[in-house]
Amino acid sequence: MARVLFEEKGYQGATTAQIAATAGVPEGTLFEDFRTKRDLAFALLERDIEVYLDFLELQLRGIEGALNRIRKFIWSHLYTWKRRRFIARFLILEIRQDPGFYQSHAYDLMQRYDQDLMSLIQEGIEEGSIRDDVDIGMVRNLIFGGIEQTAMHWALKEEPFDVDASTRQLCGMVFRAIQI
Amino acid sequence: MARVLFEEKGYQGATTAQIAATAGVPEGTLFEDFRTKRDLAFALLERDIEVYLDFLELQLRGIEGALNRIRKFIWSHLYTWKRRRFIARFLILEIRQDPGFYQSHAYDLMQRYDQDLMSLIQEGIEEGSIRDDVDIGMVRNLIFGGIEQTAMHWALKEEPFDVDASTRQLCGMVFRAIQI
Amino acid sequence: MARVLFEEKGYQGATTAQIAATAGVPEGTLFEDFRTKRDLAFALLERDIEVYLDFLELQLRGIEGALNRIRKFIWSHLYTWKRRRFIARFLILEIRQDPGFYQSHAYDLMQRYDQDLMSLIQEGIEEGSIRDDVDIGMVRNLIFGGIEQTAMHWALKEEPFDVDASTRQLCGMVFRAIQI
Amino acid sequence: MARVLFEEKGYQGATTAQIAATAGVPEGTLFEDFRTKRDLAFALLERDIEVYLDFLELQLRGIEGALNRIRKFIWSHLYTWKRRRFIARFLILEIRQDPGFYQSHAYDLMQRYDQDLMSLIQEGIEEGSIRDDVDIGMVRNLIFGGIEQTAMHWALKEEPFDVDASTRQLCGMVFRAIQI
DNA sequence: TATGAATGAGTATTCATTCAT
DNA sequence: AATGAATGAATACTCATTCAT
Repeated sequence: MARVLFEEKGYQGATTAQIAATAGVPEGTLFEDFRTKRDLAFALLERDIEVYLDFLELQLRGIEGALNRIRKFIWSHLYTWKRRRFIARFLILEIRQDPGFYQSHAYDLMQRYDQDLMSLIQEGIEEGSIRDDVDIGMVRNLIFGGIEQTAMHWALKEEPFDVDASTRQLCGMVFRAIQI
Repeated sequence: MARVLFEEKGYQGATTAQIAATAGVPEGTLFEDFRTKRDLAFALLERDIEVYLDFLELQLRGIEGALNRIRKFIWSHLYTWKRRRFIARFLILEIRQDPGFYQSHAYDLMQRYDQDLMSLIQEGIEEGSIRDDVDIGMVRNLIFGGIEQTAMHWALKEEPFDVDASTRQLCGMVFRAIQI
Repeated sequence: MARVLFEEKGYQGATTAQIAATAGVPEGTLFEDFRTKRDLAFALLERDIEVYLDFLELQLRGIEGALNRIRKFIWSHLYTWKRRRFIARFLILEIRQDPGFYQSHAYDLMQRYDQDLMSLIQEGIEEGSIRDDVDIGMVRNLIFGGIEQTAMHWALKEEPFDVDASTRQLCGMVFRAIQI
Repeated sequence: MARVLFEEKGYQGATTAQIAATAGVPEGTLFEDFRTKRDLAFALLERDIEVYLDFLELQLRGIEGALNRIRKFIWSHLYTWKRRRFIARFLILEIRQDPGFYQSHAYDLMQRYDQDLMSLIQEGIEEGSIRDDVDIGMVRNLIFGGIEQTAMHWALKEEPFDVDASTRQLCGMVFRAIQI
């Protein structure tokens, strides 16, 4: 899969020749499906995020209480990251330099994902389970930051990683930080 | 400075010709001082981190109490990031793909920086200001993650950013999370 | 029509995909009718020249006197060029580099066209209206050269062009050059 | 020389790899001297035309009388064409499609060359050796057309060509066409 | 020692042609 | 017979690195 290549070698590092070879298609075919390498990367990102957002929506269904939903949100991200390093933040960091990124659908989806978390936090404030003196953006930073640092440490170390335990530890602290 | 180029255009995007021109040295000289472009980037990173670590050490001097020192630690990172996007995490993300990175001095320094924070947390536990049931690694994840998400949001938006206010908000939450 | 594409974009510039799309036929069909793109271009050229030679033959019918016939010859070329840049000399210039061209039917037709003009000149000499000390090949060069320069200037400028006036001016000079 | 390659294979047909190989320089060097293939072609054209214009100026010196000067003009063109197919009109026909051509120095030089001939014709009218009822533009068409057809026929045939005889025949007719 | 011109392997992308359906 | 998706060789251009001066 091209995704794997992009994640291993980065956007610039993965050549179209390699991507085609890895995918088992001739090089010309790549450019029938996607007009440019950039389009390919964007499309990949979009599909991954879309698949993930669907997955997340399903996971959150039927869960009551903002904190419980936030816990599931964190778990879903770590779980999906473990299974395949979706939402390749590394790729995004390289792609971000491309001026077209901010007009792309992928960017919209990522914004929506951010927004989803912030809405959960807002819910918590309204239902009285989250302190009303927190800065919502900063809470989001704390949660996403914690998730990504955890994922990155997983990625760097060869050790096996435990999604459930990490979720528990992360939520333990985050909830103390924001709970009434 | 080469650093600026790397930060603006990324590792791949900055050409050795540009770097030499910007630095005002002939292109050949670059390869006398550094064997490869990669070595140059590593050396740059190392120097930046070293300078920062010295700065940090000075900032922490004379501050008593683990929490107060952690607060200063966070402030120093955000302050330095604001002034120049040092420890260019973006650069690191690109360079990390290089197998040589994990043997480099730059990596050692970054590990030491991680270790410094973890030692502060350990101190807090020992002096009784931080709960002894937290996972030190996860606390570090939360703090670094929160810092970097904040810095990244600064970088993406054009808005001015307030180091002091961000430090206050971040510490407010993190301390609630880990304090006795 | 493929002809238009070749004339606008040149032989190399017009892609088979565009040609097929413009002609409203699927790309595969192109290569059933013509073995290669080159064959297609040759066939196009041939048909255009054939159509033009028929047109010319009709125009010359019933005209008496070599000079009158030469005048009509010149007029027909300019008239057809104006209506559609047939006998696309630009295309020919590109195609001529192809070693196969000189064995093609298109080349034969062009030779015949040259020959037709030279025969008219010969007629004129025999009927006594054209000096017998002119070099027939050079007269042909003068006439074709004059025609093509005129046509090329038309093509380059945006100005409207007047076939009748150009014919009159060109013939005025050419006839003075060759008349008894 | 790249010129030869362009003339033999056309602008599109000559690849940068071939050009470099023919010139005996590595491919990268080509793009140090010229930013693009197009620039290379333009530069080639410019130099050829400039050299020719210098040559022409020298040839025309000391010749009195517009007709004598026009004769030398024609002779110079044919002579130079024979020696090396300078002012490669074939190349120009391909390059002309490039929108940048009309802003190029090469185009200016070609315009100047056209203008030079038209000035000679104007001189002839003023000194009374050329009829004042001719259209100057059309005379230029006749002369350039005659020259180029002659040169093209030379190029196509393998036969040796005689510059002096061709000049004499061409001038014979052209002068009858325009003389008082 | 210091330089910057020279190098050539490497890159994304195109397009005439084929061939399975 | 008719199609259009699949192919891969070919192309202009870049840039880290070298090396003659």
